[in-house]
Amino acid sequence: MLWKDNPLGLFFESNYDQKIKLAVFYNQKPDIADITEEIKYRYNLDSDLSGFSKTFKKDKLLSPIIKRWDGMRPVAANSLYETLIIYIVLQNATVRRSVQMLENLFSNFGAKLVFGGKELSCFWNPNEISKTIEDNLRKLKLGYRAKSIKLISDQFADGKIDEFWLRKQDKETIKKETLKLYGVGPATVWYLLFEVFHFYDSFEHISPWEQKIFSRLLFNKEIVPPEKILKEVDKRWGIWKRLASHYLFEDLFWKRKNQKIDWLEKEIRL
DNA sequence: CGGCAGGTGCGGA
DNA sequence: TCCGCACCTGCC
Repeated sequence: MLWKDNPLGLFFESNYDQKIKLAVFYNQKPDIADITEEIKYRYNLDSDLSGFSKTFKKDKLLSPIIKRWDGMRPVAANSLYETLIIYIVLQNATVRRSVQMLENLFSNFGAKLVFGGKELSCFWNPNEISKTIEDNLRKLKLGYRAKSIKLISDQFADGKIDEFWLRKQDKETIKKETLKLYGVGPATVWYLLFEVFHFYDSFEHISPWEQKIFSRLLFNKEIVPPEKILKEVDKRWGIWKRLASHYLFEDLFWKRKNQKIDWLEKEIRL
């Protein structure tokens, strides 16, 4: 974690007694209360999901999933800027390419942190990319995304975006403000609203790969129009529709680890 | 070698 | 407001 320009190594432990133990490795000692508060927000620890669990305890699709994952919530371990970088390298690319792009960025602008027997990559300060030119980014195989990453880094470096102010705004304001960022469109905005800003009903856009999966899960068909899917999730889960979908997806990919799901395998390209 | 992938910005209707 | 298209790169 890069917190206030201070690279930190975080080590989480859970012993299932409803508590999480966090060890912080550092060169320069950070303010622990400060970090605790930030971690609480990023990992969405104070969110009360009992309403969701109770409402859908008997839901045909959700009940077994809630049983298995009760309390699961969306999390963005990274800052808004870092999350945006991740979303941008995911755009229009296979997983392998996204990983390659991010690794290239890490080795050029980030740092390797060694702590607790691990070596992990750390994000960079937006300044680092703001100082460079787009062409240098293109050399890192970012393709046309180089422009988005450069412009977004500029905006963060110039202090034009205030993540902590945004966290206190309503959905429409956040949507409006983040859409101003170059390279951020509908798909990215809806992920942000859910994962970074914790709006459990934010579900107004479906990307092609999600469309295929929802078509199977909800209609048992190969492909169903996006509008029909959006209507269906709203009808089934109302104000919890995005969270409900998250439970479905997480459970599906968890199942995939143990058993082969033929129709899904076809869709996954590494 | 053309098509396409976990989208988006842009120009024109 | 809606639609078609180009766009980096790498894999199929």
